[in-house]
Amino acid sequence: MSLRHAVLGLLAEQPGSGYDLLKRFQTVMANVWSATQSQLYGELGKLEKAALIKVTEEGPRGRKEYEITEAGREELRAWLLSPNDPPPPRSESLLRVYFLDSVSPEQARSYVAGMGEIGSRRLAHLERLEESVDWDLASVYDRLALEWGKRFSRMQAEWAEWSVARIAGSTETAGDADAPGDDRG
Amino acid sequence: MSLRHAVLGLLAEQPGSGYDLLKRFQTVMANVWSATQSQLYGELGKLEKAALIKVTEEGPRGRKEYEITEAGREELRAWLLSPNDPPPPRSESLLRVYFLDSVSPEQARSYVAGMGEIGSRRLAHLERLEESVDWDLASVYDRLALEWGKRFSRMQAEWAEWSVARIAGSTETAGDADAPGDDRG
DNA sequence: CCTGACATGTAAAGTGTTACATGATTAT
DNA sequence: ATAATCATGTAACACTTTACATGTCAGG
Repeated sequence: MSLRHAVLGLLAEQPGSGYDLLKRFQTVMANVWSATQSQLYGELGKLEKAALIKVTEEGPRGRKEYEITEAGREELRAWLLSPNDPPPPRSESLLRVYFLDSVSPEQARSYVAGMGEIGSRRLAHLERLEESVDWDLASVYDRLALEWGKRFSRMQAEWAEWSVARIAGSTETAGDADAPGDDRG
Repeated sequence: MSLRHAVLGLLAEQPGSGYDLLKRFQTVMANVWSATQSQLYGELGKLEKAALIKVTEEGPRGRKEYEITEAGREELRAWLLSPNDPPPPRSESLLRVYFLDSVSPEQARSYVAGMGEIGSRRLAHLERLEESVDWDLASVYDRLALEWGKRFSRMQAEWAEWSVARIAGSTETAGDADAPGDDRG
């Protein structure tokens, strides 16, 4: 039930409407957790019924401004400190890597290289983001999360480079795809 | 629809029953994709109806041995080469990091350190696994996937170490939780 | 005989995505 | 006027988890 806590966390920082929250999910939270509009309004309804948040004012166009309640803050803290085990990993990209045997080495290399490019682009994007943020105003934790993203992206780019070199059927020196006796690094 | 392709991929390597596949999901695939027994049998039924796999023999206890069909192999190859964009990231761990403001620095540090430990343990586990595998028999791609896991785990451990040092409220020199003027590194 | 591993299946509840549906307000 | 943005909500479908339900076979 993480969506619930993502919403509580955002409202703990500052009150806002569903529409406001949606924008935050699409920007700041995009690298960490995502939610669709559908999901969000549904969850806000449930949270209000559970008295973890409440409507503080109704504006134009039916706008409802939500605020976290004390019960909501407690729920958030409890969740933050509950050491529940990480969910089973599920990476479609890596799943593909596992089965790359079914296509040609050229196609495999191309796929892995694509993963690397995604990583590089993501890294570049985060670096731009990093420069544009005023870190004196942000919380330390925002910075830590950003750093995680940067390291993750860099890791993927480097892994891809390392991997491409290990896939037989060389592209650089066409024709001499040799079979090295030593596969272990 | 990745479960479908995970099953096809496994059956492309070798035929087997639902029970056999389940064990493979719980071991080799555990770091990449997971599936429950329920899901698996349901998917096998759908795949058979779609003629992407077929039953080759029925053994004792109602055992059905499945084999991938040519249509199944084509489906698998098509999926491997389709460059669909990565799904929105969703990390409960990182989500917590984002909201760590709501708890004390000590608790925050402890949480981040816990993430680091998970990474370290995971890395150690994969290194043990790496030694136990006969890489001459495995495909290159198994090796690449393992390497990804190792790099990911290492990254998380290193990130946690870096992060713990950045969270105010030092534990080493008890009592002097000062406010340094420079938060940027 | 009885336990453990083998073996398959269904049902219910929770979570997420896509599409549909509606309407108000602001700026050009 | 009219387009863009603001603003909320529902419905249908897909995927995952947990729990229930059943039965066979091999070994001690």
